[in-house]
Amino acid sequence: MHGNDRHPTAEALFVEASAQMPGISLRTVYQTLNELAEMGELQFIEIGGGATRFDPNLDDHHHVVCTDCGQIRDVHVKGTAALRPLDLEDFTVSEVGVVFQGVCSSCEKSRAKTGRSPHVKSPAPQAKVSK
Amino acid sequence: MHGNDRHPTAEALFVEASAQMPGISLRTVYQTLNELAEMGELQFIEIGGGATRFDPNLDDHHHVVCTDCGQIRDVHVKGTAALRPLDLEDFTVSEVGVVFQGVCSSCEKSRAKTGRSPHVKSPAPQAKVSK
DNA sequence: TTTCTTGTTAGCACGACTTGCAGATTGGAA
DNA sequence: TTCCAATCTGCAAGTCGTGCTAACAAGAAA
Repeated sequence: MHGNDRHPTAEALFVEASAQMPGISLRTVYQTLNELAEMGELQFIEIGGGATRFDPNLDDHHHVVCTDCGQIRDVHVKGTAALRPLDLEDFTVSEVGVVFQGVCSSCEKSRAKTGRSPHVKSPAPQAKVSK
Repeated sequence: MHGNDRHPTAEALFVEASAQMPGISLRTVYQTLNELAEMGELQFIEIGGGATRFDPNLDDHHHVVCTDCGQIRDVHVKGTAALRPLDLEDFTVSEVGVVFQGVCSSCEKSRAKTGRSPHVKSPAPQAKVSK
């Protein structure tokens, strides 16, 4: 269930779990995910788009988001140690998260075809699938 | 209405707006915010915690989140240009967002008093105010 | 002045996501 | 077999945000 790196939503995991354990409820999926997160076996990631996503990768890594299709990918980043917050005295920083926004190659290609502007501000996370 | 740097939620802005324009509806606040964002007058920021927050600061800046109280603060960061995503060929990065997680001075103080662990994983964004 | 048009606002309802709760089920211990 | 605790399920409800439409206001045209 947690061998994937696609940052699934609870809904997606529910579908996957249902395939393996027919009859499992969405409630149980949420509960299990919360427990795993509490145990430190996975992380929540919230990068817009409504649904919380889950990340079983506990490395020191960051994320890349395609603003077109909403795909999230893990990425290791060089240079985070050199990040210096200015004018920030009364704050103890414990973690740094870096999110790169951009366009993945496949969206880039379809953009080239349709000739769309490459500077749309995060439309994908807003896009909701209506029944 | 938009002279503040506290990254208010729509709800908070609604309260503020209501004080100045009694009878205004939450619907109108959302609509206005969306229009302003479309016009590029403000940004949405989504750093967990459910509600989308709004940021009238359009500078090249980043955010600091207190994992205790959920407070979000603007911060200018030195060194973002040096950030290098590794193993990321087929992706065109257009923006980099940095989020520092930590504890603000006032939460630090109350932690010292209550003797709580300083390594709670983002409890605040999950905390919801129930009526 | 009245009518029409256009844009804005309000209110309701709804959808998506998530969680609380209470009852049902299951598995192990006594 | 009975009891108990843990887990699961289904439903209801809460939060956040949006779609739709009627009401309203302001300005233009008749």
